[in-house]
Parts: sequence; structure tokens; C-alpha cells
Amino acid sequence: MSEDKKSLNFIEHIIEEDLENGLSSDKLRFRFPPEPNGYLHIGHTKAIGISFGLGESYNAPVNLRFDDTNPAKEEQEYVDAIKRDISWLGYKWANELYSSDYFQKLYDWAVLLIKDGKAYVDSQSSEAMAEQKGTPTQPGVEGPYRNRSVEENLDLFERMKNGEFDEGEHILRAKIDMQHPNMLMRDPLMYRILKKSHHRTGNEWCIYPMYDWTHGESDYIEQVSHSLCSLEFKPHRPLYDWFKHNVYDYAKEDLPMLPKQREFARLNLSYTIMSKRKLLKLVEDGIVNGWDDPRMPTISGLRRRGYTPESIKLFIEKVGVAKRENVIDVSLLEFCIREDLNKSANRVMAVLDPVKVVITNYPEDKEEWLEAENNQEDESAGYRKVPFSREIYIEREDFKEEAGKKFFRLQLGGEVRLKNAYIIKAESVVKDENGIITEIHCTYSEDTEKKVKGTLHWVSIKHAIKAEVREYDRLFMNESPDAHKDKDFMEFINPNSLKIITGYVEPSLKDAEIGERFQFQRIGYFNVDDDSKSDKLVFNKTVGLRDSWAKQKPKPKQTNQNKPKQQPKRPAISIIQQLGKKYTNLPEEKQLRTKAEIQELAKKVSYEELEPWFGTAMKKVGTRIATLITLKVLLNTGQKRNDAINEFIQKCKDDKNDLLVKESADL
RNA sequence: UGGCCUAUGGUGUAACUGGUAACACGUUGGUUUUUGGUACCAAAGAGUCUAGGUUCGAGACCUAGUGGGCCAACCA
Repeated sequence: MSEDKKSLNFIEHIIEEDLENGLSSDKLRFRFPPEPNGYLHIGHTKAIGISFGLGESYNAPVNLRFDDTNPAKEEQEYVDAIKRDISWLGYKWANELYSSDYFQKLYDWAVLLIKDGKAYVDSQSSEAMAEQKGTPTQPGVEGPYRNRSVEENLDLFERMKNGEFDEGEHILRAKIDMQHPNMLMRDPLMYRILKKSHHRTGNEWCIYPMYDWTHGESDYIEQVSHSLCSLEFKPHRPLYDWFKHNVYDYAKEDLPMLPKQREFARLNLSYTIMSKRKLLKLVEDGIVNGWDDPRMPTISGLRRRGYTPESIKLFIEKVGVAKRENVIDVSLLEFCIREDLNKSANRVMAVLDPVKVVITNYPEDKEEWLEAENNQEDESAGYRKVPFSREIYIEREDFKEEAGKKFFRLQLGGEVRLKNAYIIKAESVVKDENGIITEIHCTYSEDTEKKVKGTLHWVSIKHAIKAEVREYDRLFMNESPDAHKDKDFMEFINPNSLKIITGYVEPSLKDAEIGERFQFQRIGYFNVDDDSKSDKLVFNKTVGLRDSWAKQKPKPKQTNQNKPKQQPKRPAISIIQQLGKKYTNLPEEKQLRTKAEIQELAKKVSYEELEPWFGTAMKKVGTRIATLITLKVLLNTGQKRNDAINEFIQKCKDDKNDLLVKESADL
């Protein structure tokens, strides 16, 4: 038993409750059901994390089931991409399944529903049916084919399957209630004719089942215990249950478990979008370079950008699970990747906006290879050598001719440490005709023990390697680009989301491999892009380091001197009740300590304060025990018995909780 | 002329049986530091949308209101 069990989200509460009510934990089974019609994005990661995470914590199987009921949109390419992304995240599915595997079974059940008068073939145009369906505020009306005979329905449905009709001529509908307040219950479609080849079943079928009919029954066939999906499927639940209960009659011997659909709020991330359709538009319009563009919120984009599976899992864990609409601040995602990379990424030096420094007292032809620690967060990362010479690059913004005391970097007459090397002092500058500094002349000192405030990164000019560096900014300039009714999300596109620059990196990076991640010291985390070649390195900036210096520039806001409010002293009785609330959950030893604490506090409680607590609800045993302990203290210190006390004691004696009975035994 | 869901610091999530709000990110200070990073310490910031009600006691339960979301694809 873990001491402090971490708080559960509402889905975990539901599962715990089911388990308490007799569901055997070996019956737990989950699934992740993507439609193979696009790439997975960070929003899907939440759903993946929930179902696969539950599978891990309850040691239950999780199926990967492709909801492939619409051959018009689905492709094998997406199946492969989805499998790749889930595997990359580190999850293992129990079975790789397809809804299309169940087409025959679904068909057989549909025939049974027809026979039972619970489904019928409709032969109207989609417009006519839409009209009869009504609107959310107006009930629907029944169509002319609703009461066809079972025989006719059976005949038509079979001929639909046999390909005797064209697309749109007939459909199969469930017969439920055209007046139902929930529009999904107004005789929803179960099958449509689609003369398209399916990525798995080829031309075997020309009728395809709809989502509601397929999804729930697939869950049922797989004996999924908890079918978790996002909030927009909440209105589908009555239909999910309707199908489920009707099919149960046909299959209950083989398939005893009735799955339970529960819905959670999907993930939204600030400054980006999560709609597959809209992401596709960014790809098609050439706003980004494909689904895996590092600016995309897709899993493949994040991977290329340098995110790790661990960082994404951490993020999902921190985001939580609930039922209200939410927008997560990207700063949380950035925190998670920094958290991970700080521990694992080797430090290297790279100068992205160089200015030349000449160390005038360092010999022209001398060079030294100095030792540098790879990662001070990880001793096993070891050391490497970096070359030093008379001419180096530093970052242009690390030098000012004159600056204040708060500028810890290089200024004329000032000293600064070069990381892993010497301390230098700026003596003079050389400028071009426009007044731009082209060289900074410095002298160095070999005394590296000296205290100096600033430390700069640098590269030796003659040893440095040129590299292409891609810096990314948010894709949209609005926090919720697709949440505006009057504005299209495309209006918010940030035209400067990609900046390509040439940087100079230390020579140890020469053989860096695609995907390898580094910290460019004092700048940020970078990884080697897929486009990188041995003669032309390409780096992506994953995320910058936190920069509290940059934050100083916007002037400090006024501090509101709010006096800390005087906390009124809490009455002892209130603390006692709080202790009591947890009492029954405590391990025995702690219980004894708590009891002593209550007895101590009880000395400060008056009878008048205590009496109202006699009315505590029966089920709150802990609180009643605490009350009883307190009462006993009062009785020992002279409180007389009265009716209320006697009644309370009697109730305690009669209780079915042992602890409470035991506590009242000596009264 | 409807139905369903939802409302807790800036953001997200907690608060198990009703017992007077916690954690994380962010923010602000400080300590350490050969990264203005990391680590560590501290602080500010909500009295739980509003109004009634039940109760000795409500963030939690009930009713109504208000705000937000979802529902009218032969999509999933």
C-alpha cells in the first residue's frame, strides 16, 4: 500500500468503483480506435495516454483498432504512420485489429435486427431524410418507408449487399424514435452503399457500416470494458447503448461483457490547431513542409523537432483528465521537453550570430584542445576536447561597448569567462564604415580561478563547422486560432514561423547523426534534422533555454504590496474534524497518533462546540469517531451526561463499524 | 424552439464519505553555479460563476439563472 495514493481522475474513479462492485480486474480491457485518415497529433496523444496508460496501470490489454468503415478516406499509409507513432511513444498494443474484420458479423446482426423489426431500409434521397429528421429544437417525422414489412426489408438489404443498387438508392436505418430529443436517436443510418475499394477488404463489400453501428459493436466483440472517447461523442452514448443492448440478445453467451462508453475533454494547445482537416490544409497549401514539419503539432512533427517520447508522456500526465473544455499553455509542453533534455542532452558550443574576437596576446599559430564536460547533469556522459585559438566567434549580443552593472557579459574594459577556456578582457573594437563592430580585440589571462560574473560560449573560427540552423516560432499568432466564429484560422498564420540561419558549431559535432539531440550551451536544445548530410549539417531548434535575462528587458511591473492576511486561528474542533475525516483510512500506528492528537486538541473544545457534530451523517464514520474521542475527553474532565450525549453514544454502539463500536465500548 | 455536458488562482488538474481550497506550469524575489540553464528556498495569486435552498457545516447535494461547449454528414 503506498502511503499517499495519488489522486485519481474521474475515469479512474469509475474503474475503481466498477472493481469494487464486482468487476474482476482481469476483465479490464481498453482500446485506442483511430480512423486511418490522417496523422496523429498531440491531441491524440492524450487519448493514447489515457487508454494505454490505464492498460499499464491495471495490467490490462489495450487493442489498437482501426475504425476503417469509410473506404473513401482511408489509406494504408495512415495505418502505417499511426502504428509508427504509437510505437515511438513506447506503447504496446495487445492486438492490432480492424473494424473491417467484423463486417460479416455486423451484417449478420443487422439482419437479425431487421427480423426483429428494429431496422429498416429507407429509399429516399438524403435531402428528404434530413428534412424529416427535424432540427435540434424541432422533432422529426416518420418517413414513408418506415413501416416496410420485414420480408421486404430483408430482401432489399440483401440486394444492397449484392450490389444490385447504386450509391444513394437505399440505406439501412435503425428504427428508434423520430421524435427523440437526441437527434442521433431519430432512426440513425446503419449502412450506406459505397462502391469503393477498401484498403483491407478490397471489393468484397459494397455496403459499409456507419460509425455508431460499427464502433460500439466492435467494442462489444472485443469485450472492451471501458470505451473512452472525447466529449463530442457524449450524445452518441444513448445510441451506443441502444445498439449494445439489442445485440446483446443475439450474443450474450459468447460475449457477456457490455462495454461502457465514457467521455473526456480533448486536449487543446495554445497557439496551434488540432483539427486533422485544418492540418491537412496547412500541408496542402504549402504553409508547412508536410505532416512532419517541425512546426506541426503532429507526433511526427514533434519527433522531427526533437521532442522525446518521455517528454510527451510527461506532458500528458501533467495535463490531467476532466470534462471541461481547456486550452493548455504551450509553456507546459516546453517545460516538459526541457525537463527531459536537461538530463539527457550533451552540451556543446555553437555560435548562431557571430562576431569575431581576436585575442591579441595569444600566439598566432597556437592551438589548444581543452577539456569540456559533456553534461554536468549526467556524470556518465564524460568529457570531450574543444579547440581554442587566437580567433574565435562569440554571440554578437554578448558584447556591448558600454553597459551597466547588470550586464554580465563582455564590455570594454570588462572581463568574462570563456566556457571551458580562459578569461578574457575586451580592450578595443574595430568597426566598419557603418559603425558595425567587425572585431573585438581582447587579451586573455590564464588564471581561470579568478571570479568573474559572466561565462560565454564560443567557437574557434578556424575549427568551427558551418551548419544550417532552423529556428521555429509558433505557427499562429493567436492563442486559439480556430476558436473564432468570425475569423478563419488561416488569418492568424505567423509569417515568420521559420527562420533559417547559418551558425558555427564546434568540430565535435562533425559526425552528429540524424535525430541526435544536444544543448547548444546558453541557447537551447537542438537536434539533427532528417535533411542533414555529413557535409551539410542541419539542426532544428527544439526549444530555447529559459532565459531570465531576456525577461528583464520588459520593465518590472509594480509590486502590489498586499499585506499577508492575518489567518484567524483555527478552532480546535475544526482541526479535529479534519483529522477525523481521514481516520478510518489510516494505518493503525498513525491512527493511534491521530487519536492522541485529537485527545490533546479536545481539551480546548467546549461542549457547545461539540454537540452539533452528534448529527454527523451515519456514513461518515471517521468524523463520528473523532467526535466520540473528543466527547470522552470532555466526559473525563467533568462534562455531565445528557440526552443528546446518551443518544449519540447509543448510536455509536449500534453502528456496524468495528472501530466506532470499540471506541464506544467503555461508555 | 429542445436535449446533453460543463463552470475551482493567469493556465491545467486535485480536494476520497459534505468538515472552510492542494499540486504543477507560469509569475516575482533569493541562494548555489565555468550555461543569466539546472538545482534549492521563498513569496504573491482563487474563498470555488450568480441567487436561493437542504445542513450544525456546501467547492461538493437540490432548484433556478448566467457564461461556455456539443448535437441537424449516406464522416469518425
